[in-house]
Amino acid sequence: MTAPTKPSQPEPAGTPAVPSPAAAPAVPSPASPGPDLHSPVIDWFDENARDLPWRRPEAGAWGVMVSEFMLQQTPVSRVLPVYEQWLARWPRPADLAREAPGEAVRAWGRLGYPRRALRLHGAAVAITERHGGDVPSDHAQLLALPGIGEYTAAAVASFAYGQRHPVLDTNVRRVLARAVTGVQYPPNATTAAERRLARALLPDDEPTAARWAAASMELGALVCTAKSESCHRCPIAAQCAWRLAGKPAHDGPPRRGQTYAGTDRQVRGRLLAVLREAHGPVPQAALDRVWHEPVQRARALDGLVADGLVEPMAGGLYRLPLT
DNA sequence: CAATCGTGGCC
DNA sequence: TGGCCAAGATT
Repeated sequence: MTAPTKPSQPEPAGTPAVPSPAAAPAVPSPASPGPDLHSPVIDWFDENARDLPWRRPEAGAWGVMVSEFMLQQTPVSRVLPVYEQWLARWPRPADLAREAPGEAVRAWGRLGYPRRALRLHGAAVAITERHGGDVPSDHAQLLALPGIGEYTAAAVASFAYGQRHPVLDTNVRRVLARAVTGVQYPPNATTAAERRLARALLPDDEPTAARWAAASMELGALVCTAKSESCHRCPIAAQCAWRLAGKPAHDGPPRRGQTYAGTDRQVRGRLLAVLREAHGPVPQAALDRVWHEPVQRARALDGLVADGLVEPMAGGLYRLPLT
């Protein structure tokens, strides 16, 4: 296996650390609760990391950013082919920025949550206008882009620029919940306590912190998974609080599920699928065929228009947005 | 803070 | 078969 790439570009930093929020005294005193987790996890990562295209040096910050958008709630296996096509077609932010937003929605294909495509396009426009076409390395500037929240800003800054940020995604949250807190699952919504813990566990030096971020995430994705976790392959099984406690079942409030069948989301999905596959305006009648119930159908279409995913035209025609 | 927002694969 | 889950963001 190829060694997972190191953070590529040096990037003349000089970025003055944002005035640190006069933080609450995080966690006990030493920033190291219990035995060291970093070395085993990072060593494991060196041996077991997947060779994903966005981890290769040639991906650059734009590749990392595109992958992060696509990976928001969508599995790696489905992202791979779309990622490759996307980068081949729009190798730089400015290339995407020139396109109609509807082209981004079409190229997004069946990745789901198509608003992400619109936001990625919007981010490309903003990067072109405000940052000279280069993905910013500053966390606050990343956070200001459409579609980028706390997680994605930290991920891009860390993976693309090698910076030191807590990268708290669903994988890392689960790993920390188990290994450190001793429970099976993290809370439904990210809590301040989780952020404090992630911050406290961050290695001091930048390169190691960036490596830890990628490694702990990969551990959650490959070994410490939501369902059938593989403790026998886990590099920190011996120190895992949850395992040492006998792997008690989740108690707390039920983890909220996702319903889909019969929802507006399903209707929206069908409507957009028709528009994606059509290369030109689509008559209302064609859209009417995707769902029998007229009230819900109309509401779904209105929603898509309101979201900017669909553009109504004169004469009862609809198309993906040109502007 | 909770609801909303797609899609498909897996056990 | 169907609930659960997948590198979240936004309102």
